[in-house]
Amino acid sequence: MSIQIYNTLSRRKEPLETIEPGLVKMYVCGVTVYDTAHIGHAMSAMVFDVVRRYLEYRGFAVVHVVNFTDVDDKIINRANALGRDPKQLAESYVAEFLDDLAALHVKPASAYPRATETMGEITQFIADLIAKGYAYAAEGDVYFRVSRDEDYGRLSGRKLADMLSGTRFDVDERKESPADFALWKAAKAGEPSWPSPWGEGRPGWHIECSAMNLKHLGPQIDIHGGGNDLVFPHHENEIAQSESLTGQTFARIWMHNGMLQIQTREPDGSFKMEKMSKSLGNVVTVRAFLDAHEADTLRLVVLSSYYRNPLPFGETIVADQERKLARLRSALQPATGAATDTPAAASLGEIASGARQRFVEVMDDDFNTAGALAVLFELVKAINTARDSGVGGTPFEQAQALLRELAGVLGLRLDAPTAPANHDIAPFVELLIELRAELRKVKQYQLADSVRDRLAGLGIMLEDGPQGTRWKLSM
RNA sequence: GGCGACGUAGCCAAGUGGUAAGGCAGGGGUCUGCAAAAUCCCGACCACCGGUUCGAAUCCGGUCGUCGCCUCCA
Repeated sequence: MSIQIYNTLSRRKEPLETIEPGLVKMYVCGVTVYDTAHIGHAMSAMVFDVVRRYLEYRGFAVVHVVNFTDVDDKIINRANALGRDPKQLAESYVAEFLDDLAALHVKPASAYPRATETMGEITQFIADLIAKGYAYAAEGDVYFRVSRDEDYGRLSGRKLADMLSGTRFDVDERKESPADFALWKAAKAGEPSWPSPWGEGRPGWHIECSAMNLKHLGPQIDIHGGGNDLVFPHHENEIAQSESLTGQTFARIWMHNGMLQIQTREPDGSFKMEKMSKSLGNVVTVRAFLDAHEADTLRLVVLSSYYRNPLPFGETIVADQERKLARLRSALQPATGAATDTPAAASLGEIASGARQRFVEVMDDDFNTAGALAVLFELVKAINTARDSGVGGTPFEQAQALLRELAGVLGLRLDAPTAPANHDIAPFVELLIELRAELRKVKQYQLADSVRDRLAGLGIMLEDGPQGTRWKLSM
């Protein structure tokens, strides 16, 4: 059974057949670095992080390239408003985003090319398109000649005639057709610019991705990813540019993640979805999220849903995922018994081996992470039941190791939350637990409960079990 | 207006022909001095209306609704 992936181009699931056996070349559109990253950016990064991790789990080597658009109108405007250098400003957001990704446990991509570091390849690409008749220069600008590309529109399902009949194109007399798009923009005063055969200027938005793909991955790649808001025009234009230049199929599979939606509760108790946007004032930055929650929590929000669907995000959803996370962790508590050859131990072993198989089955089906989580929770229940039945030793530890392994494929850490002071407070907490145990022994329950309650007030949870009292930090 | 996606229990969500996974929340047990954790039990006429079929959440048509794109956007 092979891995099936939904291809936006064909609008159905297709088996992954790589260009080179055992190697997946994957390019994912990154962000335009003009502001602090929000959880929508994080969602997209996490989706493709899971794709990458799973492909690696299934034995593929993955070359994973993510770009940064670091020259763009919004960056220039922002830099002017702040009185800063656009390139420096962009790099500071790049650094911030890379920190965010690390905090989110997203594996670093194989390369993070910037548009400004790809100028030579970009201008060469454009020159070659002109030479082939797919582009033309006009007053320092260069435009892609859409009419030359017979199958333009096949990714987004648009027909050129339909688009031209629309009224939303700016009329620009320098263009041969309103549908033509800019490959190169002549420099305006005060803007960053680079030399080119057409004069000083900067690249259009779409060309950088085509040029970076060619530079870092070659003329053909296996997977091209990004948010579904990029299908048109960005990815459509990438196909037009790349395939016009090379004459080869550009990307075999186009994967698009759905958009994160903010879920809010109405006064009448019902729920409503809205787009995250500055004008609505509902933007949640990665940093703001991580100040209040764990990375695994956001990971679970993303994993809970099919990546192609809109992803609801809100307070109730986050709270749910936090409790789910606690439940996943519950299975990692140590064994309380040591039985290794009881029926309960055998049963745990059976469930564990079945879990690995079903995990692969559901993930093979277009990365069904919600189904994969269900497998994890079945394993959690089996582990906890086994613990309650006194199972311990190797069978128990192997089941836990499997849970960690599969969770790891999804990018979940499952470490216990740690406070900076964790180490320092441990002896004191343990001292209090010992004293409380003495109090319980002599049935001084009011005092014992007071110790527990007051520790709870400090964020330390006590749980009495057959093996004594455990403690953990509550977040 | 054009293109596309989606509508499954209070919430999130899997399931694409044979009478509905999983999680959270809620209710009830077990365990516990109590609590917490764990564990057991309890919940759905699959938006609506037609059609195809022995049989549909699952296929087809229509209606309503939500969302995305068509301008920068993960």
